[in-house]
Amino acid sequence: MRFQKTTEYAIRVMVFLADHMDERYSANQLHQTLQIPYKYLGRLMQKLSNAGLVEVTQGKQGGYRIIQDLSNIYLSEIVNVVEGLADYGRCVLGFPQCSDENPCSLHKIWKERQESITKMIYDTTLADLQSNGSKKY
Amino acid sequence: MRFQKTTEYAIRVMVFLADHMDERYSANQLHQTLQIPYKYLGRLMQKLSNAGLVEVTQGKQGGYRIIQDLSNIYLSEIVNVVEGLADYGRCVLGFPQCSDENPCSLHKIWKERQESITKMIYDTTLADLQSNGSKKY
DNA sequence: TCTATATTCTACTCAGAGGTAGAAATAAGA
DNA sequence: TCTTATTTCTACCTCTGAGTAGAATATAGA
Repeated sequence: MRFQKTTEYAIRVMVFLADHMDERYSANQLHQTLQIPYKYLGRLMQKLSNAGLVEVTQGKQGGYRIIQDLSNIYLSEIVNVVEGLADYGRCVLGFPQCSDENPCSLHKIWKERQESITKMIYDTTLADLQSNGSKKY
Repeated sequence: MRFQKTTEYAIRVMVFLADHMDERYSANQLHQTLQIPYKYLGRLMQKLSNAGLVEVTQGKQGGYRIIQDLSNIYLSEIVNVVEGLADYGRCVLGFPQCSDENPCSLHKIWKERQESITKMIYDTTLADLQSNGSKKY
């Protein structure tokens, strides 16, 4: 029960770029700084740019940066780009129908926890993550 | 961020058998009752029996049942058989070292949630799940 | 002993995650 | 225009999760 590794990479990259708002970073620079496999990172950056989360410059001085307002970029958007958000709205045991009125065995102990996790990813912005002062990317 | 599908199967089977303590069920019966792929279920039952979570009878009237005290079988043991428990003690972004003193970007918003999930699987027994009266397996 | 039914074991397939490699396209600067 | 560095695109690989198929082994009951 974890984010996909690629999602971890994506979050780390976005937080790093959020902390360096005025700078453009090439995939190679990001690779070296964050220890993310270069070619794989390139593909990930394409996904993030296709989704509008980063601005990309092609060519000789190319690279990626964030231009959006950090408080408008939510964790859920990053998670969605990589793995989708289906896991956050589904029954923990996979039943198509599961509710307070028709619960699966784990519903009672899982419901609040799921809501808490879901709230975390939908409510947290890059601005929030920036403000915690972490320098670990 | 979900249990593996096989873990879902395992939990469902164990809860079903917990609710039918006096009966032995063959893999075929479980397959038909719970809509879990037959051959795959057989392999899962082997794992559960190798781990001591179910008692197995071979041969003509063979099958599986739980003989342990339900309040001694924890959700974590079931999760451990299938996917291991590594996810529950690690940094959400995968850093080898992540703590209150040296946190990753998500540490602050993830720590309590992780503890809550971890507590859920380590503290919940089949007896607890039985008592919620669910009949959805 | 034989038959039938069950578990156990082994091997295979496909899809997706994570990753590598190479070619093509883009753009700055000389 | 050419060179260089970058992004973009395409194809390949390995491993694991999920699942199927078949054979071997174990056991009850006739």
